[in-house]
Amino acid sequence: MSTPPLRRKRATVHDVAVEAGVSRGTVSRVVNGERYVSDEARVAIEAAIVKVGYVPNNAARNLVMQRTQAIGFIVHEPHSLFLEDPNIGEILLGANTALSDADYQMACLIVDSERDTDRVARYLSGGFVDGVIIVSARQNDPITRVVERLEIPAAFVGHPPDLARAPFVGIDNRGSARTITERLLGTGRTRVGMIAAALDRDSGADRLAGFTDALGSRFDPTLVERVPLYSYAAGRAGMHALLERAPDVDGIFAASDAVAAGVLDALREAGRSVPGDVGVVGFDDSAWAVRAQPALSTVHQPAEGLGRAVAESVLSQLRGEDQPVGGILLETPIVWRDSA
Amino acid sequence: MSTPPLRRKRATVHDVAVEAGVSRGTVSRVVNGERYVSDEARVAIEAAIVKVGYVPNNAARNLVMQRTQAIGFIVHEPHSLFLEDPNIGEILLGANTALSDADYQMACLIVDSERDTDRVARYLSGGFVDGVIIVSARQNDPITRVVERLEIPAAFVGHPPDLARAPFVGIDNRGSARTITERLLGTGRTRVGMIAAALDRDSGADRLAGFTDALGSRFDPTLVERVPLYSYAAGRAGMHALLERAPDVDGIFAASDAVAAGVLDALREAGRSVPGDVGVVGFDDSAWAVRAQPALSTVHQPAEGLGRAVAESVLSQLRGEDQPVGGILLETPIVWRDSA
DNA sequence: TTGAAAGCGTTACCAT
DNA sequence: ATGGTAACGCTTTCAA
Repeated sequence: MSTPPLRRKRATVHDVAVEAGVSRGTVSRVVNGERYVSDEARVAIEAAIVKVGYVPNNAARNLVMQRTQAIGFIVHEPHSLFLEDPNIGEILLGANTALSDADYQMACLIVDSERDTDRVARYLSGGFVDGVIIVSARQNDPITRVVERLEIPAAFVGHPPDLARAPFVGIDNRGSARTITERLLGTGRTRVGMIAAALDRDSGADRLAGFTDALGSRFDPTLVERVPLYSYAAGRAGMHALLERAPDVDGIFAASDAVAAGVLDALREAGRSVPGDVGVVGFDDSAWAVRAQPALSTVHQPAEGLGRAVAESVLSQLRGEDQPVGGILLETPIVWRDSA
Repeated sequence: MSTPPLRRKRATVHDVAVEAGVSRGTVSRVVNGERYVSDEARVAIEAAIVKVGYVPNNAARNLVMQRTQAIGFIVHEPHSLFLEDPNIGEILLGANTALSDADYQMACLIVDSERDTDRVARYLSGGFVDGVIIVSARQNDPITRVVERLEIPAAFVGHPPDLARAPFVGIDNRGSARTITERLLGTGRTRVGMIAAALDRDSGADRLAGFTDALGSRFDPTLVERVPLYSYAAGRAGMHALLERAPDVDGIFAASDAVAAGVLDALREAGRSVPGDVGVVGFDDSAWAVRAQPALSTVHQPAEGLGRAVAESVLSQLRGEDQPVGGILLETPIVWRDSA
């Protein structure tokens, strides 16, 4: 009559092997679903596993397999914007879903300062992750360079400006911007401007390019106001500035829904009606869009899908599969509501 | 003349030991900052570490130390609400910051379905985390029970209804609700109602209780409308229903800012002015609050601080320190804006 | 103060 | 198909 231990130690491969009367090697083969195990052994082992309540020890497995089973999710944004930008949250969620389905852990790293950059660079160099997802890389981003030098499997959301052949998933910012601008033009507006944001990022620059494309010869540079961030505040300030310069605008393409929300408020403050006096369109189809007064006509950005897709890309690289050159572009339907 | 390897293997304690002319044990002692190492040895080892570029291997360390160096962050919410509720994002951010400062990884697990519950329960039982942070636990939550049974270090955001003495950090929902309701009453309103949400959660129930406290004998049950979620849509529908039943309300305490935003729109749709016809106050001081028209008077919830604090609580348990009984309550200043 | 050696729980190789 | 054995990189006794 032995005293049962208070808290049973976790069962190991060894325990399972003893219970099933086989060797540890065979147990390992069954656990990892390899071939060359007799049905007899497999059945016995499977029974033993449930009997002793075996759960593999990740640390041990990772140690011998020389991997970490973790993927870094790097966001290069100020903390506040991380929260304000609904896309990032959704991308994170999508990536997390795909990753945890594949039994990977997501290590979320937010780069906000110089110090963060160093920390993340060290983290990456330390081999704490098997791969990395990078959201909103900037031109000449130190993180991007570390990743490149390390030759660690990586995938970007949005095309990193520096790395020509890096795997990425994104949307056709330029094409979508062009399409929605044309749509806005189609409502009969003649003085259509843009609040362009984040021009140091590919998405920002591409949206402006698409806007220019749509306008063609009608393009008037004085009708575009440049603001630094995709934010409500920037949109509001930008619209006020534009109104000052060009009181006759009758249409606005805002670089994002958050910007558009700011535009709407600025317009209201200036006594302009929407869509009566001026039509406004946004970009993202985020929570801002439905919440706005009036609800925003905008470009739908499949944020969660983007997250899932980047994750899949990294996972696929980890499996050693070839990557599609030129990245993956997801669809961006236009959703037309009341603001234009 | 030996060929240099293309990609240098990662240096190990062994390499450092050889380089410094000491044993692996001593290297380990230096790396972990233990006593009983001669200055001579320490200096030599530190030099060797930078020379060979040594970075500790976490898997190996975790294996021998029987820990994972990961903390689970469990959110029991539908995916969509995870995004809509700005608090959760901030809490997550705060927790992530504290955790990564302590060299812990955060494993974010979202429980949305029955299936997720099982998956998370397995994950926890599998010993994949050293501790766990739980956000928005419900009454009779299976996850909570797993955590309890496993006796794994845990801390809650908000007081879990079932676990009397579980460490938690939160705010005084009842007191805050009472305070802001009194403030609203102080503006001279006589028919003050509430859109109460999420009554299956402590926060929801407590906010209603605080409201009731404030009203005292003036409390009129027909003026409270119950809605399931802290969401914009629920708030809007709830307000419409309440207006139907009690067209004479002149004040509303909405259970959250998102709810309040819905209330505001419902009021506008019903042709009521705010704060003219009816004064509205919310709860959270989230992005919704400033964005609303008019800007919301509300209770400030220190979301990021909550995240940091729960993380610290788990970390402290891991260090074996005593826990303050009764949990930690953070301050919730009232911010008074234009909606009342 | 230090070194030697014994694990931690796996997987992987090599015979059989 | 299976067992034995050697890593994987680290911490932690135990002697010295």
